[in-house]
Amino acid sequence: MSLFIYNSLGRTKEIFEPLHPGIVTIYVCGPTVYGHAHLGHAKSYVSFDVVVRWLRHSGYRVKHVQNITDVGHLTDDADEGEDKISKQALLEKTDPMEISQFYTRSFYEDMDRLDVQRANIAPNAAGHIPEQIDLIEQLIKTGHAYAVNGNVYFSVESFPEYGKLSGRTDQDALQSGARVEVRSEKRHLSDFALWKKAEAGHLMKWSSPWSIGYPGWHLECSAMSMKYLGETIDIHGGGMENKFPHHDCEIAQSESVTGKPYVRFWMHNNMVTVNGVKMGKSLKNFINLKDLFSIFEPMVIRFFILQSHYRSQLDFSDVAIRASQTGLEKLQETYKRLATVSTYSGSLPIDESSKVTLQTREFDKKIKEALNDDFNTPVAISVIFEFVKAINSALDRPEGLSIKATEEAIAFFETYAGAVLGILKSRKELVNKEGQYEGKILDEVMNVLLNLRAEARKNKDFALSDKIRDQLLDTGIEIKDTKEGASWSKKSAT
RNA sequence: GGCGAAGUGGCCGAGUGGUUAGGCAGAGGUCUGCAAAACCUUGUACAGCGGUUCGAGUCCGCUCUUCGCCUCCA
Repeated sequence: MSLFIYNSLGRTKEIFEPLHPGIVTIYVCGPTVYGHAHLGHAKSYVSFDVVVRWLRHSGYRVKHVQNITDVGHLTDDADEGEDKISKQALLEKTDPMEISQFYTRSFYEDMDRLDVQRANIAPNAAGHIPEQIDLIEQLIKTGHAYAVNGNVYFSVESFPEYGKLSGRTDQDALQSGARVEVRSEKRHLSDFALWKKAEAGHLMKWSSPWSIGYPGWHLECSAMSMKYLGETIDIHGGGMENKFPHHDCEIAQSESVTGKPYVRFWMHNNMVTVNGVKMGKSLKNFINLKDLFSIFEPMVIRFFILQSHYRSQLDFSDVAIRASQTGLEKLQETYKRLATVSTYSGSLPIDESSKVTLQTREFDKKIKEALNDDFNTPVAISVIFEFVKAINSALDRPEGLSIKATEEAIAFFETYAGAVLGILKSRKELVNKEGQYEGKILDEVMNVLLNLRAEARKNKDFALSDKIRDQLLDTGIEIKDTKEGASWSKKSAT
């Protein structure tokens, strides 16, 4: 079964084959670290996390690079404005480096909680100034760039394909309605900065052959991608808003120097919106992840994100996340039920051959098809729900599920919900059996209570048994009476 | 002005020519001492108007609406 990926360059789904058999090189645009991560970051990085996990599951060795942008780029315009990391440093009365390191740590904290696997290499822009200067020198040497007054610009006229990714190929036609100020030192209005001379008071600056200054904001990705992954990479991921100009500029810089395709597959994930409007750092409407995690478990957020496709917009709302939370709990309860039943021996021995089996292979086929179709996680999740229904249905029957079917179902969960999608809590967390998780004492206490309640029910003292159930519910513990006996679980705080 | 995406049942959200997406919420039922959970049953959905086709949510045209990019942004 082939993997199809939607390639933004060409706007069609294409069969994915890596350049070098068995090895996939992927670069994903990372965050600029001057503030805490928000839901938009979560959507992007959770989406690409599943891309990487699915590629790995499919047998590829994946080399995943994600940059950390810690060079202060500008707050408003490509040519004017303040460096945003410096701005935050002044605001917090500290050094820019402290800002970038503080928010880098914060970023990883949040991503770890979302169970986003870390990139193999996470280079930072400030640590790769020589590589960026080197790239500029090559561009000047080959006639693609020119220096003026300590600034260096890329000449878009030297690269006829400029704008091929976004479809903005006619540079002269673009200028009429554009909001960019005319800057006389540029040869063409669309030329973009590779190196900027530092203005007085600019904090983050380095020496270069042209001036004491700092690199242009498109340069780091080209320099670091080519350094760690080679001149042509398989996949470059990022947010849709970066298609133009960022990714088009990256293509221009890189291909001008190498004469080779820079990226084979461009993948762009869509935005998170709030009330239909894009959530952005510069707009004041972003949902901070740390705030969100105080209301919803990170895994609920991850599940919520994966219930829509990465190329679709995702509208944030409280009710939508709550609906996801309930759905995720149902899914996990079924896994828990499977894990419980696998260790449970019923009172009546039933012949294995008379027990219920499952069409696990059919579900396996369907979920593979979904994931191979441009990482269609919402369909993959719908397959899991269909499987959940089949499992519960089988478990509800008096014969019960066969040992083989139970094992296959557990493996299915652990592979797809667990390893690939990352939406499954470990058995350790879910199953409240003695010795299988840290809260052993709580387990023992609960066993005492459940036994007392079972005894009361046996004696038809329902007043007592209901009192135990109701009071436990008040403390956030829910009791369910199942065929396998009573079980308990902690209800979510919400 | 240019480039691009999208409008699906109460809500979220898949689906690109012909069989039920899925989840949440709602209704009825089974099970249960009662609940909860689970299971079963249940919903005149595809912005509007034309067109192509034996057949369209799915293709084409027009209209309306929304959103993204063109300035930092996942």
